[in-house]
Amino acid sequence: MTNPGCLVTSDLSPPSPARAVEVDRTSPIPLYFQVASRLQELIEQGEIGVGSRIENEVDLAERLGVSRPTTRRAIQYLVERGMLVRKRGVGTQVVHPKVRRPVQLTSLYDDLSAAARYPRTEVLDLRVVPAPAEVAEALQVAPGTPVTWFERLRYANDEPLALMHNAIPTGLLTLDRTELAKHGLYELLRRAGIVPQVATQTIGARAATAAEARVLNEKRGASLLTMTRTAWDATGKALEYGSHLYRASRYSFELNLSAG
Amino acid sequence: MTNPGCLVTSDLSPPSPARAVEVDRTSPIPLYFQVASRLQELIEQGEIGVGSRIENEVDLAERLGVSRPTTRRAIQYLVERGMLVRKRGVGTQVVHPKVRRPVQLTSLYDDLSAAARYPRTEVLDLRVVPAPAEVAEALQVAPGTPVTWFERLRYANDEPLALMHNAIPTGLLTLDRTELAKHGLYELLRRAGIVPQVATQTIGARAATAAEARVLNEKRGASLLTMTRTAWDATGKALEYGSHLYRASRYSFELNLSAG
DNA sequence: ACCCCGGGTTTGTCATGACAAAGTATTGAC
DNA sequence: GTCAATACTTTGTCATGACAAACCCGGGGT
Repeated sequence: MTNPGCLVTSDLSPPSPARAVEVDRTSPIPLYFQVASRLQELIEQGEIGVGSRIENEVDLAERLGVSRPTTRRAIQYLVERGMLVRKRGVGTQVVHPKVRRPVQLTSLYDDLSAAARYPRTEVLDLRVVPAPAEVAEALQVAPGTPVTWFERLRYANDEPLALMHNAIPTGLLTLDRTELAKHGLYELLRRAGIVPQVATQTIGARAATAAEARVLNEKRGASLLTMTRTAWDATGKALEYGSHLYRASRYSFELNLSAG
Repeated sequence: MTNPGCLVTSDLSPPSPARAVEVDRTSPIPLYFQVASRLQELIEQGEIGVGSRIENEVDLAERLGVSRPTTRRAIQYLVERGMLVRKRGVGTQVVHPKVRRPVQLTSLYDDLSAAARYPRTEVLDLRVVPAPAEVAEALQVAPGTPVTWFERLRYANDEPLALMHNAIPTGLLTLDRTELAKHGLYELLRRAGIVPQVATQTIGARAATAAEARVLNEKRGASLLTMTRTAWDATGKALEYGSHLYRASRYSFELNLSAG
């Protein structure tokens, strides 16, 4: 049943070339990660066809010259990322590419800049104010504590798209208008070594007020998407509160959910 | 440094009672899961204070009478769920409760029943039709393939809340109106052993048409939240396509995102 | 023809032992 | 007193070995 030099035991895909599949024990990169990367590469390049079965753990481990736990961990890593599915007594299969688990916090960072929609940001306001009740609760500080508050208008393709209000704790990061106009907030945070780990968002909708409609170039009463978000780092420290308005005619949220 | 009978080595929280912390080796429940559940319980009950450090792996393993890999796996399980944070050379800490990774793939009905909002469902339509282009693409079948199509109106507290259109592949499950009126779609799927694993959703907003407004008891032009979703099982088979309308005045989406 | 049972395959769980790497605290020299 | 080197603690990685549980398939009995 073993098939030396070939990672797959499939009768669907043609036999893979007998490439060298080996690990580098002098590398500081963990063995399990080397194995996982190699497998992922093969899958993404389509060398292991969708639906075909991977070689079983024991044989794979022996052939690569690593222990079974290491192999297991590599496979587990890809299972958690949604690339593989395992069934006891059956084997490990490559799942359909549609079912890949996505990164979830990155999808909503600066979705525009990634989509080549020529984003532009106008900073309408930027100052330090005492936190209003809602902001204070979200950021877990006492009401009235100074926070950095700013308001931005984001364009895409030279059309207004979103009106964004944000608050961050003072001391976390000092922002200036030109930086804020040139980069997304999350990019600036990351650059300062601040890594948002978890966020809760609430997405709703309502009609635009006259003032909002004017700024966003919509008619009064037009549908707007509302989004409020609070982000925390790994230790639970609140990093950011945001209350945003999007033109429903030009924007929608796309989410990828996964169970488990 | 060890503190027998007490899971925490914290100088912040009062010493926990010396409760029996043991595992049941006769149980079919895996040991690592027993340990993880026990830890989770202690954390959720606040017996292990936020920010305090857990006893280290080696000692904990010895005291529970299990091996270190088993203990590690239990802790890892909670780390992946966002309850614990580990740092090499430091230890394992309990993170702020706000930073908990939630279950993400739930249905509206589940949400409502959990919130005790007295959900009720009216089945407006249920039949097998040839798949229109949009549905066919989402479910990955040829256009015109028969699919089960149904339309439901969901109430909460005796008020209309959402108008839901769904399509599922025929052969997956035979639905009947009374079952569909009594239970959520996802509950029926689960009961048939069908487990949605991944889903993509698009959330937007638009104004209600006259017909939609009438059904949902809104004024014409009122803001509605739109949500379209496709769900797949672990092997990448499409399970469900849904196109839903929610009254923005009564409903919003709450999401929990996490990086990693 | 159908059903049950057993053997083979494959993943799931667990123990033991060992060393490496990172972070913290202590100690020593200047 | 301050700074750097060292020791210690704690998690990270990896190997080996063993048994259990679930699944698939084919053979034999009814």
